[in-house]
Amino acid sequence: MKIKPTIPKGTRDFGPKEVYKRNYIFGTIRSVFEKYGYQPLETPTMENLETLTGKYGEEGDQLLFKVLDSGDFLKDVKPDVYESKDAKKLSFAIASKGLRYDLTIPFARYVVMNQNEISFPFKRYQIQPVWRADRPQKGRYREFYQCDVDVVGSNSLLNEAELVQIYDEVFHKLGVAVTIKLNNRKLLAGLAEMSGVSDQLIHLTVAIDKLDKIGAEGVTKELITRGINPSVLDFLIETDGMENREKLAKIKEHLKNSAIGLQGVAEMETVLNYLDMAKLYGANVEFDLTLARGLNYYTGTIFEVKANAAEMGSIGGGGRYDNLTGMFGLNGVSGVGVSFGAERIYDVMEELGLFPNTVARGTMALFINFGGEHERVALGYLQKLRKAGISAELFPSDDKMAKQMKYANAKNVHFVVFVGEEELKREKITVKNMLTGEQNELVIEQLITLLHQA
RNA sequence: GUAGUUGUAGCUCAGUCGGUUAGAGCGCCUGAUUGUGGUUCAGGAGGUCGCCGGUUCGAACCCGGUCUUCUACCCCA
Repeated sequence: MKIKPTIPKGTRDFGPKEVYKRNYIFGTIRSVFEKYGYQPLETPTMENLETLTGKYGEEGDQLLFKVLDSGDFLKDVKPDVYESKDAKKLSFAIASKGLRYDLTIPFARYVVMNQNEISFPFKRYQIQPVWRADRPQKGRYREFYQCDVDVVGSNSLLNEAELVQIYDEVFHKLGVAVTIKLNNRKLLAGLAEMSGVSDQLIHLTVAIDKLDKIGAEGVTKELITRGINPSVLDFLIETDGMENREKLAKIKEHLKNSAIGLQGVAEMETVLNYLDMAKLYGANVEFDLTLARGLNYYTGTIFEVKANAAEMGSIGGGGRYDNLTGMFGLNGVSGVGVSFGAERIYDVMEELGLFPNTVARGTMALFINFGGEHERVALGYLQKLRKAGISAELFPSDDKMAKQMKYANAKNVHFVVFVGEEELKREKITVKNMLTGEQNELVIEQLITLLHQA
């Protein structure tokens, strides 16, 4: 039976060229993480479903990929659940594992499980794929990588400043001009309090988060349908576009009767002060009161990164969560972390042509195969190159020269090496630079020197 | 979950009003060229027109379903 080869919706293959580019991004991110003292962590692809459910809101639960139990999993399903044909109920009866939805919850689970071995503050990074069962579209896939960096067990706002520095340095190294937006959930809570809608904080933040998308009118409409007085909006519009410090002064005045609001003001001020000392490479830092972010476990500073020159959703985000480990029974551990959206960074860099040519560098040297004795001699030279740390290969059969040369071309080989009749006699090799077409007869030691310089 | 969109050669895409043998460019293979690729010329291979069903004398084309692609909404990286 012949079946058409396909891959599941929202997933992708990565060919050699793509993997080179992706590794360039991952490598850059990893090196910066390590430079700031973060250590690697990896967790299983699957978590127990109870670890995952209820952490991402109702919508999030819908987007979890569940893993079917092994064996005769229908045996113990209660008849009423089975008969009800309620897919949601049934799925929890026959699946007790799920694919991870992000890296933060597994991290929290890890911290609680290993709390006796970990010395706090614990700084970890994690670069692994996550899975979400939603509809794919631009910049959204069902399988994608996240690069998370978090520190738990420290309340210091130095951590917040450090994460901004990490964002700045990574995007500086990748050549992507970005704006790092900052806000603080306590400020949003203060705004809600001043409007007398503290209990509606989530709806308020979701609505104002859309300001740049649907405009003031749209947000006003949404607030009214939620029963929230839209006058909050006036203040946001009034302060929009102000300098960070000016905006901070304004909101300090506005929230002077809100204890939690003033705390947010103080935190934001501290973070901005630290950043003044930090001397960033070039990222634009913007205090943006309309930044809200969906995940409801954030409690303090929140972050979001956007590329300045590309139409793309956020390419990174994160925030402080005061009690993430509380849901697993460990209270009083505050953490803060951010995530890099590697796939979107890839798309932005592709769009803007920011990948250096060197990321897809092919094999340095290819030996043309002339068969027989020539092949054996070439094999010896080949190993000398490899021992010298030069990537080299010998064409595996003595096919026609044109075919071998075409192979070299397609693979972006930099130098082609000939060991034929003449070379064999003189104990030399002929090397051809595939870019310039230039050709020279050398001894093997000279070739090694040449390739080391290239 | 809602709405639109896409699917034809390995790739990018044409394909008229439903008509008999489904095309192009690129790529691939062979030769011109038995030690030189990226240029040129000649020839060749390669198709269940996403899949299932319907209408019709006849379907790549019309209708229904389904899968898929991309996009917007919700939500999110």
